[in-house]
Amino acid sequence: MGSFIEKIRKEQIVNTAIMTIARNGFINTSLEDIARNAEISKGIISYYFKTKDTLICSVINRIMDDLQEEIIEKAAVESTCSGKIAAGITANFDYMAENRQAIVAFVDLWSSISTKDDKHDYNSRVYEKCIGFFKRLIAAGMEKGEFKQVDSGLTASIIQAAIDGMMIQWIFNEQSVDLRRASGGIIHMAERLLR
Amino acid sequence: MGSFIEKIRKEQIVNTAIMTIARNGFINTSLEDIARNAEISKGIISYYFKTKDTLICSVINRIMDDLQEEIIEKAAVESTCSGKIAAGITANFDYMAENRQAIVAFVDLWSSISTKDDKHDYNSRVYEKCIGFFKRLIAAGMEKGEFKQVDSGLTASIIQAAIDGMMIQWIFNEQSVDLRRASGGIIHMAERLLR
DNA sequence: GACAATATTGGCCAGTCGGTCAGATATTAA
DNA sequence: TTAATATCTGACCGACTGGCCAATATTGTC
Repeated sequence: MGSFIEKIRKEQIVNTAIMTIARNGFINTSLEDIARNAEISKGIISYYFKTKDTLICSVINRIMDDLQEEIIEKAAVESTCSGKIAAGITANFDYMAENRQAIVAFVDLWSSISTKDDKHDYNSRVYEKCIGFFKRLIAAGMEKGEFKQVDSGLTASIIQAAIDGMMIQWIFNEQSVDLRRASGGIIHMAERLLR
Repeated sequence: MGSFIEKIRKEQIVNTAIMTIARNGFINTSLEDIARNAEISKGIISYYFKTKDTLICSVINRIMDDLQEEIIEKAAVESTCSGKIAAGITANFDYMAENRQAIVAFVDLWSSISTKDDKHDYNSRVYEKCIGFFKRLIAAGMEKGEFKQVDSGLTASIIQAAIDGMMIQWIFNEQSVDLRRASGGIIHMAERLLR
């Protein structure tokens, strides 16, 4: 358990799943499709992922973790709360720009989960992690006097909502959204809400 | 063609489809499920909707049209651009509160469309209608001197993004979002961006 | 009441998919 | 070397689905 081969095989399968789902949509993606694209046999997927749901969860976790990591990393080099928030917003859009396939797959899977009770709270927990990032920074900024007094939960929720909503617009029509300007616009919005 | 029975049958099928998809998710919803819930035979669905895709498009259009109608209606009674924008935002959240099933189904179907090329521009056109509503009001408000000079497209895009993002948070965790406060928060955000 | 048009039923079929499994092959341990 | 374990394959199966259609029922028209 936890062998080297296991690790790279799982990664290979998850990566191919992302690519395939991004290209054809979750509904049109069978385990056989993923196996074919990964140039492995279908059975090996079941060997490493008990069910298709398990694989899908791994895909979602993988994307969320990657994004989260990048956000935290880029926020760390900033000193002010305002700077950290801006860096967090920027990190979201940078990740989008560099991983369109992953985002397309993510949005596709996202909604297919929204009705499954067992995954419901799993996902809301994930969400809380994203919003929590902004909420803590807002609270810290208020304490330091960097920000004016606001409802930190609501404000964080709105910032995250704007990011997600913009992501969806960009998924549906890549040309209609200039990621750099969108990122700047939301950073500006956050500033206006907090100062 | 266009008979009375056709109209109510189609409506009945679409309504039942919304209910069923909201309950079980699109992936787990077969034509037979919808027929059973509507207490009609499976064949009659194919009779009125040539393919499953046709039905799904009707569902999406139905929800979009309902929402759009309510937005325009509520904005019409306001006189200022600021008032119209606030009314438009409120209308979104009112509709959500009163039609949770429709929104759940909508989000579920939304992504299942995002990868189909033929439906891609259809959906971006729909999106443009939503954002266009805000964009025109912002432009009008700037002309009247009600608002300061901003990028109307970007600002409209951000407002719509915040609404959609909040909708998703609410879909995933109904308890985590207070729709009334969220609505107020986004109206306030719009004011801050425009004044 | 006869007759066409419309509306409705439910069974059928071909195709697809997720998951299983017996067995082949490769790797490791003893 | 050999035994044991891990990895991998591809065929197979039961379940399900969308679309089709022949048959039946209902409605409207003269």
